[in-house]
Amino acid sequence: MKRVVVGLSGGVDSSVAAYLLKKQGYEVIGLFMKNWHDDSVTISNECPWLEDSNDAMLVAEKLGIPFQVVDLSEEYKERIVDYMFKEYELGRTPNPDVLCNREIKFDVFLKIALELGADFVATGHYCRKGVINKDGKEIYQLLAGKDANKDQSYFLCQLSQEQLATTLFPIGELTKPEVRQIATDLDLITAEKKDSQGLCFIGKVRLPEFLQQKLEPKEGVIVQIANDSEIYTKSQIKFETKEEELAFKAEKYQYNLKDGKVVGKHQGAHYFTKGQRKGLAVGGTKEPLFVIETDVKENIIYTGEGKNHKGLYRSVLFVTNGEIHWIREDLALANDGQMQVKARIRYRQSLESATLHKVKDGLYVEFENQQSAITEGQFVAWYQDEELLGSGVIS
RNA sequence: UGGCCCAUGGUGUAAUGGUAACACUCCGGUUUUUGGUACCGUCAUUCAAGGUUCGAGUCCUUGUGGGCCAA
Repeated sequence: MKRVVVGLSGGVDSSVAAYLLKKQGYEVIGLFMKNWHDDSVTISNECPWLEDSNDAMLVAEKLGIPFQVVDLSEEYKERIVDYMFKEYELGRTPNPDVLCNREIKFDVFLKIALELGADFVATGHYCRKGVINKDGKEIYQLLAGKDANKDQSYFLCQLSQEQLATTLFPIGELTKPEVRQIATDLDLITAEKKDSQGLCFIGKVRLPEFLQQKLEPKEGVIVQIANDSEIYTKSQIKFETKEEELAFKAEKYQYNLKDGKVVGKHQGAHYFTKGQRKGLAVGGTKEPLFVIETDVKENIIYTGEGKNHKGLYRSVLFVTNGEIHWIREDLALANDGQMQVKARIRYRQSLESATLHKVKDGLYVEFENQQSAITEGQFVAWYQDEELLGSGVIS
């Protein structure tokens, strides 16, 4: 009998995942990860992890599976929280939950599971694993969850073949309502529990307050750039090569204090991210102001009026060689290689047609349509049909 | 110092003498396993003092604050 360690979060998805594995004949062990216990930074309910671990235990009891709690908060702090501070300090916008999957759930946690003699780990993610045979070798695929509305493949875009090899996604073929129905039929305590939100394990936080643990407030100015600024009308030169064109289109707009007018003050450019509207506290405009660039060196936030402001849009982004990740290593592009894909630059965004262009120093992702608020530090993930082929950090 | 103009929520503006409104901001909520976005909702306004009028943001007087022209 194959042994599976399932990460029970205290939510409905992992509860049902555990049940399905048991029904399929696996020997199932439930393991709850405690990764954060500083409640002072979360909004609302005081002690979420205690309630969650209790629910997880009750579910394990009901299903008749062994249950344990592991404390990975040290690793979580080192690999996720510190990374967050570092990225924000650099003026980039990290995605901690993508890292959490790569570094905690499918690394630290997975290794613990294997030490417990497990053949697989399983989670309650809405995605699926496929296996294909190529040249006599098994290759694993990361496929979107069948519930298009809940598909969480994006958050797993940094997983490797090795990690996928020992992973199961039991609820990937189900929709959320189906999962809830199963939980209800089984009378599981988590059946009606609200979906988790905010930072995985930490929960909803007020970001500026959270970041103030490490990043000091520093007053600076907010500058508004006109939509008809000459910055956007730079004559499009004739490009000698495709790569020149891509480099030109991928380049960020360079703003200067004198390119716009000062419209307000802020308490630290590193608390803001591109595309952000709330928190600027500048009123009196016809349309809302959006952040189009943050300069943490000069501590200036550049904004544009309206969601169609030119400063928000670009069609090409770049990923450096060190930050290109192929789940399908066998499909990795060689230099000068190209590939038609569908891509997204944030969770739950609809997939957009794009072309990958591999060059010497990295990878260009050229979108057919302009994208709003392409943000450094976030992940771009590329797909073909339902399969997530690879991903990278936007630079 | 003479002459002219302006003053409405936190901000920008609207309101033939007849219930003070719209947008943005803030705050709250919904959606969302990141940040962000999107959606919904609440709070909040006539510079001050007099006067005319059944009734004044609107008309008159004075004051205060700001802008412009003249010198």
